[in-house]
Amino acid sequence: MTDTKKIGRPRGFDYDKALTEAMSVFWAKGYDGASLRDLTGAMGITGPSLYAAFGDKRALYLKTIDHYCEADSCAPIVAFETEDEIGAAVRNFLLAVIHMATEHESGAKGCFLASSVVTTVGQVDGVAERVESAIEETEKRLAARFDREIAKGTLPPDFPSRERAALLFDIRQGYMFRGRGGWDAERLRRDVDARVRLVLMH
Amino acid sequence: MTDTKKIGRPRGFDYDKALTEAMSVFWAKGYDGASLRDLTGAMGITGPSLYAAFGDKRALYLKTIDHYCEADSCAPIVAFETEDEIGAAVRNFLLAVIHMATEHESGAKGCFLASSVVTTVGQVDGVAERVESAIEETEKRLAARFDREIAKGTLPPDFPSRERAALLFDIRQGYMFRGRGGWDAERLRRDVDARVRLVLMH
DNA sequence: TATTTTATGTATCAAACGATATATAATTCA
DNA sequence: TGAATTATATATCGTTTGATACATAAAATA
Repeated sequence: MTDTKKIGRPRGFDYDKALTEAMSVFWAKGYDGASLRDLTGAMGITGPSLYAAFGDKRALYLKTIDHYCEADSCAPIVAFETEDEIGAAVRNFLLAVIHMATEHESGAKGCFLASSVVTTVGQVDGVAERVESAIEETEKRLAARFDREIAKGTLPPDFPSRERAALLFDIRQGYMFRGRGGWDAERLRRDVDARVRLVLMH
Repeated sequence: MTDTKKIGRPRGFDYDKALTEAMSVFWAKGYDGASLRDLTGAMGITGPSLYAAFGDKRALYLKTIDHYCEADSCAPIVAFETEDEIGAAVRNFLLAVIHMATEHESGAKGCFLASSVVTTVGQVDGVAERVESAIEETEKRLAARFDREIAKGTLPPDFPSRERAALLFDIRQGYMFRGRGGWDAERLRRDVDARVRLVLMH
C-alpha cells in the first residue's frame, strides 16, 4: 500500500474509517437488515462512491470482515497475550470478554464474527472460509500463550494447551450469548474465579 | 385449547406444521433474510392465510420462537436429564450438542435460539425477553440435574451445580460456533473426554 | 492549456419487499 | 334453508430494496 499519488480526483473520504462505519451497521443490523441507505448514511458517502470504492454489498461485507480480523479487534486475545502471569492473563481474558459482551461500543455487543457474521455462513459466499480461519487462528494464539508458560516452567510439560485454548474459546462464546441475552457484567463476573481455576487445572 | 368445533370455514392446513416450516425458513435465512414469499412457499399457504392465522411477519417470528422452546426441541438437555450415570449424562449432552452443531436437520445447523434468533435481540421487539428466559430455564434444568446427583451422594454436597451448569451451557455455545464455522463432528469430539472430566471436577 | 483519469452528486431504475382489499368458498347456527 | 362467520384465492397496493446512467468536479500528465 504505497502512498504514491494517483491520477484522477482523490477520494473525499477516509477508506478505513468508512469501512469501520460499515462494519458497525452490519454488526448492529445484520447482513440482510443493513440496507444500502443505512450503509451510505453511516459511511457519509453516496451510493456510487460506495460501489466504486468497495464493490457491491457483499464485497463490502467481506471487506468489513477482513478489516475486523486484521485490525486485531479482539481485545480479549490481546489482554491474554500481554499479561505475564498466566492466572492473571486468563482472568483478564475473561474480564475483557465480559466487557465486550455487555458494553456496546458503536451500538453493537459481542464479537462481530461470533455474534453477527457467523449467522451468514451458509448465506453469503466467502464468509465460511473467513469464519473457519478466524476460529483456527484464535485458538492457535491462545494455545501459543499456554505453550509459552510451559516453556517457562509455570505449567507442567503435559499441560493440554490446545484443549484449554479451545475451552477458553468456548467460554467466550457463552459469555457473548448471555450478553446478548441481557445479562449484565456483574452477573457474568460471578464465575470468573472458578473458571480461571478450571482452565489452569492440571 | 379445547378441541371444540368452531364456526366458519376450517383451516386447510396444519397450524403447528406450518409454524415448524416457518421456523426452518427463519433458521436458515434469518429474520430479515426470510421473505414472506419464502415463508408462504415453505408453509404451503398464501399471504392472506398467513396474516389471518399468525399476524404479521414479526408476530409469526415470535410464535416460531415460542414453538421451538415449548416443543422441548433441545435434544442435548433431554439427553442430559434422561441418562442416570452422571458421567455418561455429561458425555451424552456434549455428543448431542456436537450432533446438533454439525448435522443439519431441515437445512439448518446448531440451535435456533443460540445460532439465529439471538442476533435479532436488539432488532425485533419481543425477542430479548424470550432469549433471556430461555437461557435461564436451560441453566436451571442443567443445575437441577447436578443437584439430583448431590442428593444421591454421587457428587459432594459442595459441588458447584449452578457454576458447572453455566459451563456446560457455554461449551454448548462454543460447539455451535465451530459447527457453523465448518468443523466436522469428529474434530469436535476430540475434547469430549477431557471436558467431561473438567465439568465434574471437584 | 488540453487531455486523461478517477470521484462525486443527482436522479432513477426494475425488482422485491411487507401487507391488504376484494371476492369467493366452506363451515356452524338459527 | 338463510344468515353469520371464518378461511382461501387473486390481484395488487405503496415502499423499499440493491444497483446504475449520466453529467460534473478535481486531480495528474503531456
